[in-house]
Amino acid sequence: MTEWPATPAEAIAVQEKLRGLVEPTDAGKTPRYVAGLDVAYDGDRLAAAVVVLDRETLAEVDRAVVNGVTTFPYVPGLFAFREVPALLAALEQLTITPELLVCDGHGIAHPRRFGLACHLGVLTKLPAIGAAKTTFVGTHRELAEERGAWAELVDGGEVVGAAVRTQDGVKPVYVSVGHRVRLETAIDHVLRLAPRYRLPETTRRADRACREGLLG
DNA sequence: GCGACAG
DNA sequence: ATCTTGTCGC
Repeated sequence: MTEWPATPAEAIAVQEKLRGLVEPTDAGKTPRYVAGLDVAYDGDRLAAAVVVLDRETLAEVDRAVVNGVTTFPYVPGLFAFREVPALLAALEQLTITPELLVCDGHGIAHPRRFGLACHLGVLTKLPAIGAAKTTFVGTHRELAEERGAWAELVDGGEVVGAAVRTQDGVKPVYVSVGHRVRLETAIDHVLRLAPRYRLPETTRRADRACREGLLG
């Protein structure tokens, strides 16, 4: 990796330099191969997993899990610097190149509009979206209880993402643009990837894969 | 100045 | 992220 900071100040400078490269519009056709990415920790050790699913059937078509050690502390706003190196290593191990990255965290719904999903998208040039369990920045109106309901996530006067109800009566999932996908398309992907549970199937399977990778 | 703060 | 039992509901 060419661009890698050692301090929070340097990391922020990297984000400000790369943020202009984010493309918040749809590129390419509807993806067939969609990937879920996640990292699990045990002290200094970590395991990063990428699981590739067929968007239509949700069947797994490829996966890669890599073990490593933490190289950056968890700092709110700089989360990507902790996970990106291991996730890129896992992506390189894949046989099938995914056409969409579904990240466990935010895209532009970030203080500097450059969260994990933007970072991975820009570095790989692949379409990417963020699907997070909680908000980081922004507020939204209350949304209807039914699956499919959603509301804009607004921060500093701008729409940075959406709160999306993926199942009746569950807490919303926070979706945001990462790279090369517009918000409405990202919402559509998340709803299709979460036919039964609150979180997208991509996220659920990547979560299980990295936890297993931490053991064996 | 004091909290809050993706995972 | 991770530490952690039982419990309510389909």
